[in-house]
Amino acid sequence: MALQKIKNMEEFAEVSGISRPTVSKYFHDPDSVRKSTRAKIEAALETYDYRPNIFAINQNRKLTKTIGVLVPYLSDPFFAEMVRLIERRCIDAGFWPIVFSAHGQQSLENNALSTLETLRPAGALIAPLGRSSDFEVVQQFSERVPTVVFDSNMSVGEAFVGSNNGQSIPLIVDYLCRTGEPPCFFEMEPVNPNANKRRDAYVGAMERLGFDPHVIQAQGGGWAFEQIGLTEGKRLIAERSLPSDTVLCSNDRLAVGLIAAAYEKGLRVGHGPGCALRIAGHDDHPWSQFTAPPLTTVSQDYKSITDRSVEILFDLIEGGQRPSDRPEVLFDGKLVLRESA
Amino acid sequence: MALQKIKNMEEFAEVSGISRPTVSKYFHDPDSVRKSTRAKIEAALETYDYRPNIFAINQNRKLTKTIGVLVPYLSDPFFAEMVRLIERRCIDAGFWPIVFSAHGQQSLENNALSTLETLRPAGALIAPLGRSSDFEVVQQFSERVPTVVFDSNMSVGEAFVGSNNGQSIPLIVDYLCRTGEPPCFFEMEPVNPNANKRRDAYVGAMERLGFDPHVIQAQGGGWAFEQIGLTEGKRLIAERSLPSDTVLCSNDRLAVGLIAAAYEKGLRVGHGPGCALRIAGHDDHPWSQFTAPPLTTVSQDYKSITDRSVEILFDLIEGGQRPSDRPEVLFDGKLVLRESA
DNA sequence: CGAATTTCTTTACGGGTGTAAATTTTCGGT
DNA sequence: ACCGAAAATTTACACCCGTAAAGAAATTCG
Repeated sequence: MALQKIKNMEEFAEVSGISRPTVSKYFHDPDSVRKSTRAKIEAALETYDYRPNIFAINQNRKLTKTIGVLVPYLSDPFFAEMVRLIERRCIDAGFWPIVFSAHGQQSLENNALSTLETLRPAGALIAPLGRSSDFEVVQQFSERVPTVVFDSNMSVGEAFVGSNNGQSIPLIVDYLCRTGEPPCFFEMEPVNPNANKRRDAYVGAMERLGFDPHVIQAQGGGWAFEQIGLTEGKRLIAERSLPSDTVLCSNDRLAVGLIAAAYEKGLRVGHGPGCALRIAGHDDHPWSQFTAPPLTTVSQDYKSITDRSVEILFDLIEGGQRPSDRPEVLFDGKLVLRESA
Repeated sequence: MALQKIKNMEEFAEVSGISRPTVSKYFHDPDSVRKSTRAKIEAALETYDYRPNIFAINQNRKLTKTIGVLVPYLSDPFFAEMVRLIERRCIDAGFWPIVFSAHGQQSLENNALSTLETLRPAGALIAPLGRSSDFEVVQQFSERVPTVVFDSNMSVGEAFVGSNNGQSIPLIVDYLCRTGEPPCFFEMEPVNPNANKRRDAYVGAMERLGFDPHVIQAQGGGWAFEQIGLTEGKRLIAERSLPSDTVLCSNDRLAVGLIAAAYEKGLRVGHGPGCALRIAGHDDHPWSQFTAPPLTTVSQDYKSITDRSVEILFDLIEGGQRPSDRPEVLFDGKLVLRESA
């Protein structure tokens, strides 16, 4: 195939019979050159397989084709799935997504932002850690890089895209109240604004329906949500201190742990006869349909959230200017009824 | 903090009172300059926060500090966890890991390798798709970039690090035979060499113990293992075509699906009285301890596999030469006894 | 204290590409 | 065939850092 090794654009320009600046223009945008020129270049490409050196490219461009993506915890399938969707969209648009995970730690989040900035990305899509974020660092980053925040709403960046907890939580509270005992709310120490919003939405929804809200906060921090749900769940069940036989968990991963706890303690989970505990979650995690029993939950609109985030970012990048207001786009959740509640 | 914006190393050298080449040397290796010089530079770093431009750095170095990491499916928590451990080790060693996922598709794997190569990485750690990999492409990549293969053993790269399926499978087969009815083996269409090795190890182990092996192959490909386990599990249970009340699954994700299927069909899973089905897995996936009942499985030694892979790669990079043989390092699994079998 | 050694400074070039300006070629339409 | 517009070419400089060579300064050691 490769008759000759092509070292750089100079050499490639020579074998393709086109001048280097024009070749450069072609790689920047194939449609920006004449059809006949494009054909020549692409013919040469077939024969000589050459790709511009990424480092040299990005050294001069004020606007690279890099998009930074930062999530708090990539091992969480929710974020893994979000990242998967984001990556796909970026690649299709000719951008080069580069993914960082904070692994739940502030220091790593700071590190990632710092590294990311040296890459001079065209823009960034970040889901901050939230409460454990170093606000100053995130804010300064977002001032220097066009940034869209998703999932966890810190007041930084040019826009926020996420779930409408004010809609989704009442949706499931309403369902649970209609079909059985009003739920208590099982949460962890809140790691991000979503957690607080969900709790507040729960309290509000219960009050509107004329019920007493009961919030149970599990001890223990970190991102091992299932473990917390399991440990605290076992304790609560053993102590018989659950104020209701219906538990709405702040998120699905917590619910997964609670279901495991219920199993261990011999409590049958579900809404049928003979069931002792109804458990519901929030997010529709990828594995929520495989719990035993399958988890009733509210879905987050993964596709819309990622699509819209990317879209807004691309508008920012292409528009070149930052909007004066900071739009917050919230997508509604949908009730996902399964066996657990 | 930043009294003045530092654009490049030139400016930073000026404010730190050290010449640019020495500063460059410092960033390459802080120990290569005199203590007093290092102190001056680090004092300036505290005040002016500057980081060398990654693109410019890598443009000239024959050996970049980039390590490419490629996994077949990042949304799989097994790989997410592996990546987490690898990233950590690379960063600690002063390297810059950059993660790619093939998302289960050959085209994306090829793409990732191609992009990766333009980054001129010092080395790569890859877990290939396996059967759906484009062998030619992977091989050619590994000839140009020092590559360590992990998890899925394709005959490419300088070394392989993975699990000793020949030890782990007999371990659990032995346990299952000792404590109840000998297991049948539940697998999917094999996506990589591990799947085949595990099946063969199962057959061998059963024969050594004097039992008839029974392999059940689920229909359906792709990486939605749980879904396959659920769908096929329901079918098998409904048709009463499981040849044994003990099922050893080729991996935990399949087992998760099968547990869900058993639940839906009203079969109690576990090894106690009143249980109709024993289910075991392989890998000790991060969420296997949270199934209901918790999954009995064989652990893969995540930490050792990633540590050793990284170690071998660093030796390769530092040694500069490639070993004549191609070492294959296999780590033993450990039995993880829980409730499901 | 002086010599040998280490380390730093100065100077200069190179890497592969972006990009601007001036000029020439090509193309489409009359 | 001609003319204006569009596109390509030539030339030149920029980006930021690695790195080499030669000389100057600082450190170490006898």
